[in-house]
Amino acid sequence: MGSRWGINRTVGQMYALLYLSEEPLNAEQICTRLDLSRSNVSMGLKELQSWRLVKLKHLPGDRRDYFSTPEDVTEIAITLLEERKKRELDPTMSMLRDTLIQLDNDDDQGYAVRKMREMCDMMEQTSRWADELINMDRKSLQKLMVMGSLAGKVLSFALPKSNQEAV
Amino acid sequence: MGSRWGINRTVGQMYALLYLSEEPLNAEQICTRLDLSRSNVSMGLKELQSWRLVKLKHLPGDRRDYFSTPEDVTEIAITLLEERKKRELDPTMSMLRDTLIQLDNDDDQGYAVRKMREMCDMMEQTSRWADELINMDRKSLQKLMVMGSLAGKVLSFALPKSNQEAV
DNA sequence: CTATAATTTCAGTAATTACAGAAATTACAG
DNA sequence: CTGTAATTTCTGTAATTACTGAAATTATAG
Repeated sequence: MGSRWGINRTVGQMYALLYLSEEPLNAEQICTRLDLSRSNVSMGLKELQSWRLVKLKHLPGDRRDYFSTPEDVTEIAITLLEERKKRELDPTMSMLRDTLIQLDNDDDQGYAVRKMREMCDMMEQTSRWADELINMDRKSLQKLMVMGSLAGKVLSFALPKSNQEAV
Repeated sequence: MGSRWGINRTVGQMYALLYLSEEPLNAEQICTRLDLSRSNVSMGLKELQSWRLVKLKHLPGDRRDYFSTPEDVTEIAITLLEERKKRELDPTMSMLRDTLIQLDNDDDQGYAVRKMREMCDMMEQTSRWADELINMDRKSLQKLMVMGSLAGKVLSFALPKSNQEAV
C-alpha cells in the first residue's frame, strides 16, 4: 500500500510486519513471512534504520539482529515528521538561502529574488513549527493527540483580543 | 533540486520557472527555457494541474494556454498540505478502516488489530488538524505565519490550568 | 585462531519510470 | 465546414530503481 510514502512496496511491507508484530523479528523471519530475498531485506532494514523507524535489539544467546518498531504511535509520527523535514524541507531551505546570498550582491529587487525570499520565509516558519512539535515531550504530545483542535485554539490568539475570552 | 518532493526533476523545474516568473507562460516558452520536449511539458503541466499548483489562464486574442502559480506562498503551502493529505494520509486511513471493519467480526483483541486501531486513530487526529489548517481563511493563516509559536501556545491549553495565565 | 553463522556488498537482471518524436485529437479563425 | 495552430496521446527508447543470488565481510562461539 504505502508506496505513496516515498518508500517502496517491500520496505513498506517490512515496516508493517514489524509494527504489527508483538515480538521483534530477525531478517530470516522477515524473508520467510514476506517471501523476499535475504539481501533485499537487508537493504530494506538499512533504509528503515536510516529513517529511525525501527530499532535493533539483541536477544541473549542469539547473535542474530532482531528488529522492532516503537510501541507508541505518537513517537512514530514525530520521527516521521522529523525525518521528512530533514530530507525535504531543510535541504530545500538551505539551497534557497545559499542562492539568495549569492544573488544579494547583484540586483536585489528582481521579482524572482523577491519570490524566492517569500518562499524561504514561509519554509522557515514551517520549519519552526515542526521543531516545536518535535521537541515537545511525549506526555504533552499525547495530550495534544486527544485534543480536538489545534489551529482553532491558536487562531483565537492570532485574532483581535476581542476573540480571546471565547477560549 | 526538488526530486525529494515526490515529483520528478523536470516537473520541479517547470514549477520553479512558473513560480519565479512574473507573467504567465505558455507551454512553448517552458520548452524553450528548460530545453524539454513539448510532450514532456504537456505531461508536466497536467501533473502540476492535478496538484492544483498551477492555474490555467487565457490571454485575449491568443488561443494558447498560459500557466501561472498563485501569488501567495501561504496559499501554495496549504494546497500542498491538502493534496498530500489527500494522496498519502486519506487513502491509507480508509484502507486501514476497511481492514478493521472486516476484522471486527473475527477476533477483536489480537495485538495486530489493536495496533492497527491505534495507527488509525493517530492518523484521524492528524487528518483533523490538517483540515483545520486547510479551512482557515487566508487572513488568519497569514497571521499564523508571522506568529512565532504554534504548538507552544496550544500546549498551554493542554496542560493543567495553572499554566494558562502565562499566555 | 579457526570455523561457522549472520550480515552486507556487489554484479547482473527485471521492472518501472522518464522522456522524445510522431501521430492523433481538439479548438478556433475564417 | 475547412485549415491550421495548439495540445494531448501514443509508441519506442533511455535512464533509473528494485530485486536476486553469489561473493565478501563481519562477528561470535569454541
